Amino acid sequence: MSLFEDELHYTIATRLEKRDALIEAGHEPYPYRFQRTHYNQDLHTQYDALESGVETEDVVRLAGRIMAIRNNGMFLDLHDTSGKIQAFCHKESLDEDLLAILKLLDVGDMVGVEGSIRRTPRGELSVRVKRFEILCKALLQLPEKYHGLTDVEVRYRQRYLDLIVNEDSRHTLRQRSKIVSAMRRYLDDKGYMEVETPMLHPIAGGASANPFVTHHYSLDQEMCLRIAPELYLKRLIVGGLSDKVFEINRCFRNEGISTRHNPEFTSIELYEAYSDYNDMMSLTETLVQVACLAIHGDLKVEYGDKTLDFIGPWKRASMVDLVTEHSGVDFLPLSEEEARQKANDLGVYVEPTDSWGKVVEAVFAEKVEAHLIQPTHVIDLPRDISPLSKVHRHVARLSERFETYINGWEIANAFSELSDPLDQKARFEDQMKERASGDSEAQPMDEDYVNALGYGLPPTGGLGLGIDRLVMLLTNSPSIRDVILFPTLKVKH
RNA sequence: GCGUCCAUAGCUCAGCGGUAGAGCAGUCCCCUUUUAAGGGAAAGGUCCUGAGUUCGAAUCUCAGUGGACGCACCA
Repeated sequence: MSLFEDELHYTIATRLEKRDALIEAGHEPYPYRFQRTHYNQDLHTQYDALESGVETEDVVRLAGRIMAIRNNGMFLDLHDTSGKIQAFCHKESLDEDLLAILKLLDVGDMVGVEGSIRRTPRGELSVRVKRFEILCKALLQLPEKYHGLTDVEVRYRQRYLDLIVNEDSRHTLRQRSKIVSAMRRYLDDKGYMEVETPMLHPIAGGASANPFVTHHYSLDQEMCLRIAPELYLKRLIVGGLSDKVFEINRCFRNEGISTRHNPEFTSIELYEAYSDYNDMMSLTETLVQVACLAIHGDLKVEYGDKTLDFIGPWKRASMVDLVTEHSGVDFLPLSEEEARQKANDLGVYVEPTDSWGKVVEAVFAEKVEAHLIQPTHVIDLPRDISPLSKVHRHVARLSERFETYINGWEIANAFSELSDPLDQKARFEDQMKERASGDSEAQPMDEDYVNALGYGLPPTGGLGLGIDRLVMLLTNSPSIRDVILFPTLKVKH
């Protein structure tokens, strides 16, 4: 239903008539404020012991949305953000003029009520309404109360409607907020400094992904929406703004949409000087645990038909060992050419130009990922697919990088940050070669970043953690769109 | 980008070649201790859009639009 039709729906026309009738009777349908004394949930807590059939003299003022009307207006279900309470509008408790206005109320309207607390003989805590005022006349009809709104397209396009009607959606999205706030509070308490780095980047660096490209008119310059804040955050470590910085915000990647991908998604990225990737592993566990405890009070959660156990320490295994375990092939000693051949033998498609690391990654994705249900740190990723991380301190082919997997999904990615400016320059140059040979996601050279390293980045551990996926896992949500307030959708014509 | 499925009243759904149905919501009437309140009456539709097949299309075919899921890409 829409207010932008040539001919308004008959239910809208009816409500417009009621709106006019309210004005006629001297009731402003869109007033400015209402002083309330309680949230509904406060009353349920406060009057928990009140016995059925008991009337009190305690006067309260409540405000909320009418979600149901029964018995010709005698009973209203009044919902506020905390919960529901029944408003009891007995004709003997209301003046004539208010009784007349009662007929002009609809499900969906916002009202403020004043009255005394009572519990009905059937046990429903209620407010016996002595006075009420309309706080907002709703013109559009809400979806049916019993089945609610199930059309996922409408739920995503008109999230406000979904939130009004579906308790589950409200719950999940509120839990998201609690999760983010708990992690932020933890980092704050531990002395990490929250910062905001640019969202508009001249060069989209810090990850391998396709950016959204836009244009700044007065600078007459191409800009990208950031794909990761990484390179700016490490510049702050170089500058010594703080030895511990973090940013919780959006990244944008111009790639496919799925139940686990939204073009804009939220990550927490943090960098800590004088630390390495081992420290980041512990921190990853702690952050996920903090998030989990914030909404569950427990470290085991149900996701679909699985139980995820976040109690630490989590399993740690190197990527090549996991590949060996699940494919029977040890790629570590193989040449690039042998690796490609073995991948093909395993039925894993690889490009003839793929590097050793890309081959290992491809086999890992195909053979291992789906098995990593319980939290697992996959450590020591190939060096050639990790252009921003330090070379492994013992194995030259590997890097000090790990990805954390839960339920088969990558949740976190972290490294001992590469601090050697000459090595970094060489890595970017390798990436540029891959870019030239057709890999649009290879990372572009960022000369200023290399120069920043030239002034000195201390040993630093860095971590990126995908908030949306974590929230999915912790709230048992099957789609990333369920945990994003306004997921990206195609415009409907 | 590819494949499969979905789109009918405000909402939730049935109907699947023979002129459009239910429940809930809305309207009117009855009912002032109900809570998916109840009883009665009337109303409400470009069956997503366009083309085709057919005597006849919500129904079959093709194309388009939007969505869901899977694959690819990726986090």
